[in-house]
Amino acid sequence: MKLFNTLTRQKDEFVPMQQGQVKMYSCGPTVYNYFHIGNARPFIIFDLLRRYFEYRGYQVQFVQNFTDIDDKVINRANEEGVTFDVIAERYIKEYFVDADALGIHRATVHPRATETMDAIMDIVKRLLDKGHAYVAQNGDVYFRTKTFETYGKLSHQPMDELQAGARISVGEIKEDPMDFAVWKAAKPGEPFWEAPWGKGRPGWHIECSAMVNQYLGETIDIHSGGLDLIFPHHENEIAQSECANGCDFSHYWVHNGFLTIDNEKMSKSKGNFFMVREAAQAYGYETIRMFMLSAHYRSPLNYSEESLKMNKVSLERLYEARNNLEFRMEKAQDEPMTAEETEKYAALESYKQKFIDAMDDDLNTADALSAVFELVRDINGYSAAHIEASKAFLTKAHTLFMELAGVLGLVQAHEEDSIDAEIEALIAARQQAKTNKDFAEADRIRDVLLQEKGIAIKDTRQGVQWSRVNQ
RNA sequence: GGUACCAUAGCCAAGCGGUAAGGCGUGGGACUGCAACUCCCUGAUCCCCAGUUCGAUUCUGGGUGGUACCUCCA
Repeated sequence: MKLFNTLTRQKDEFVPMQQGQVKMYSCGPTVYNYFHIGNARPFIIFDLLRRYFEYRGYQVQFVQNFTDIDDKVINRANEEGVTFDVIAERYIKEYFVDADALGIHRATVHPRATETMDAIMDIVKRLLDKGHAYVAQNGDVYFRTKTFETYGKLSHQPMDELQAGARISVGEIKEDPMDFAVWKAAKPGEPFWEAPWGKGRPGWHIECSAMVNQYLGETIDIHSGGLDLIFPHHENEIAQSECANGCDFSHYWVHNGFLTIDNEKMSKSKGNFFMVREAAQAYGYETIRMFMLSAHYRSPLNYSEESLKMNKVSLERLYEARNNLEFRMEKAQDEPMTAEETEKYAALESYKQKFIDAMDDDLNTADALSAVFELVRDINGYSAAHIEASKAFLTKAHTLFMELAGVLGLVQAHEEDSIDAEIEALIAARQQAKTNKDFAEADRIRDVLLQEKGIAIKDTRQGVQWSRVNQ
């Protein structure tokens, strides 16, 4: 499998440290609000990467953190007049509401900064001991950037250029403008932890370094996150971890591209900033997932109503394929596959290879999706032309389709597969009306079922097929 | 100013040396009592100009037009 590695700026063949195992870490949310539609992209993409590794037989240790102590969390808490942990607790819970609905599997571990304080202090201490960090007059602890020669290797920016662009704040207490905080001295009224060098709380970058250490070790295979985190966040993580541990931090760095809204950068001032659950209300969670997979993860992706509508319809085509297959399986004769079916099935499996080839090529989901659609078209065409298709064949086709859709986390919703007696009676009454050639009555009942019961009726050669219309 | 990325049909979007996947939409047709679903047919001088090459959407250079990052924003 090939992955685009920000460190080398090219697609590198993925070689894990230990055969068959992947250690990956992904930057998770700061929990001060529901997560927005832009946050959803990395969560979905890196969940997909993790799933795909698992599909290919890797054992994956996947860690995604919660930043639960931070300026934004504190501000939010102050606004509401509660302690910061109330805010964090609430939005961690809400994160899972959205993430679960998006089909994002739980990480192996979801550590929180406040629960990793020992590891954080340990790494700060080691940086201080080695002279890679220093305590400033006000009690802040800063990383001495000059002591890390390869600083800038991830963002590929030379140090002096970075300095030229750096904003130097008034009343500078740092030795060098490029130095960054690994520990922030306690301010009045803010939560703090007791450390040997003084009271305070961890800087943002240090928590990720510490969590990687604690849960995955000194070196990991893959570190992922949004494009914007490359500098300074990931650059700083590298500096801290490599200085503290004296070895490589992560072999591969994977970054997703940004999401724009109607071709504009998402921002609060433009008012184009909204939560994933708001979008889900309009189009469904799985449509959002489909949308995220419709383009390559490193490309910029534009969110628009039109785009979401298109993806919703595309997804429905996939659901239709599954429903039709299941209906046919139920009606089919329980016979073994014919020679023709065996041959056909072998042909269908070529789409699986296309799917894998696409995913192996730096997670080309658009291409993988096209393989799924081609599979669907082929299955539909064959089963339409072969009313006598065997249950065995239909079942294998169904399994293949669900396998590929499952890797992408799509077509995962299950409708209730039973209908109440009233609906059953209406369907029967419509059939009777049709037999009597009373089409007006038959259409009336079909309309009642659709409008009032949310049941769509299809007349097929195998009988009446119904499905629930999603609201 | 520094560092990158992108420009493919009405829309979304793969491909990246041998004249273009897939989805949505449009217009035909088949199936249906009608419909729905499904199937078949329907669509591209690949931003412009040079260059390299037997051959370029695909490589190089130059335009033009977008976008992102450069201290806490995924």
